[in-house]
Amino acid sequence: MSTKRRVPSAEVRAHDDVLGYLVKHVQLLLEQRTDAALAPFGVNARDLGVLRVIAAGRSSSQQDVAGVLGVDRTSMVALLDALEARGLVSRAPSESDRRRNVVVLTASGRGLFQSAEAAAVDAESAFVAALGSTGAARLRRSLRVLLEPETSRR
Amino acid sequence: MSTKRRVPSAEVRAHDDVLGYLVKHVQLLLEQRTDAALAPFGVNARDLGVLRVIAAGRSSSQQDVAGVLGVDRTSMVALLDALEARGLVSRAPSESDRRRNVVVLTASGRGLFQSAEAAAVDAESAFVAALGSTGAARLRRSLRVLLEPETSRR
DNA sequence: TATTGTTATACTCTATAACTATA
DNA sequence: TATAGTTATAGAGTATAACAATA
Repeated sequence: MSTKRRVPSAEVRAHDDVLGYLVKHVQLLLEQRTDAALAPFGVNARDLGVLRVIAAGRSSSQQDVAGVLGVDRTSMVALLDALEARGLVSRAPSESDRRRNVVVLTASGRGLFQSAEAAAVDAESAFVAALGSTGAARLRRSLRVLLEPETSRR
Repeated sequence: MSTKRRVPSAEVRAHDDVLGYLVKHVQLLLEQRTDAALAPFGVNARDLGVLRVIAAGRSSSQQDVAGVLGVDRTSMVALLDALEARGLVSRAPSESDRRRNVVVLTASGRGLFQSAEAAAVDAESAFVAALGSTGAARLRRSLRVLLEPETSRR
């Protein structure tokens, strides 16, 4: 690094050596596959994410759900409006703090979630099949490690 | 997979077990880090991607560049407008086909690209440092594998 | 005063259609 | 006719500011 060198065009990184390119395009492709698998259920990957958080935690407020998914609380309003209009979730003011809306799955929402989640899991498995089961597990672990500093620093 | 099982709420996948969640948030975090590293140069990750493709290939048309990056040709117009206004790239009609614009880096563009690319490489390295060098290489390889079916099918 | 949900607004990114000039 | 670049437009997704109800 002490000598200045010319960098001829032959030494420019190929676009598919750039981590940002790889991650972005994998993300787009996976979302596309997942949305296709979810289309029969009338939801997309974002909707399923919301349903999953509500299904996992009990008595979550809208802000709790938004926080877990990393979406703005103002965006959560429209997401829930759509899911509530379809009868998949219901909102009710919390008894302990009436500013908060407790969001829960309806019976219909629970049923749709289980079916759609199964389809999403299958789509993910198909997507990572070429890596083998150990390779897929390693990928998941690596990605979690990359997010860890972020989550532990907050 | 042959037996139907109940999935009570305790067994709902945690959001950070969902590959789509992991990939999306890693993508957002990496882009944020890269953009921060590139800010002193007045470009973002997208701009650098465009400059990189132009720097790597010789005599690329706007559509060639757009195709490599997977962006629409109509989006490429505005991207190049901004880079050209700053004197980093230049457009000229191809001599063999005057419908096409051959896009090249100016001397100023080449200089900025080399500095900004070095900063981007450093940001990437810092981002994946926790994986170790073999882990980072394995991640890159896995991501490339996931994109392969897509690129070979086209 | 501060917080939750809400609305309005704006800004970015992306996708589609139509125009022009060239082929 | 078909293609490259361009423009206009509309649709998502996201972010900020301000408001009402509640704490």
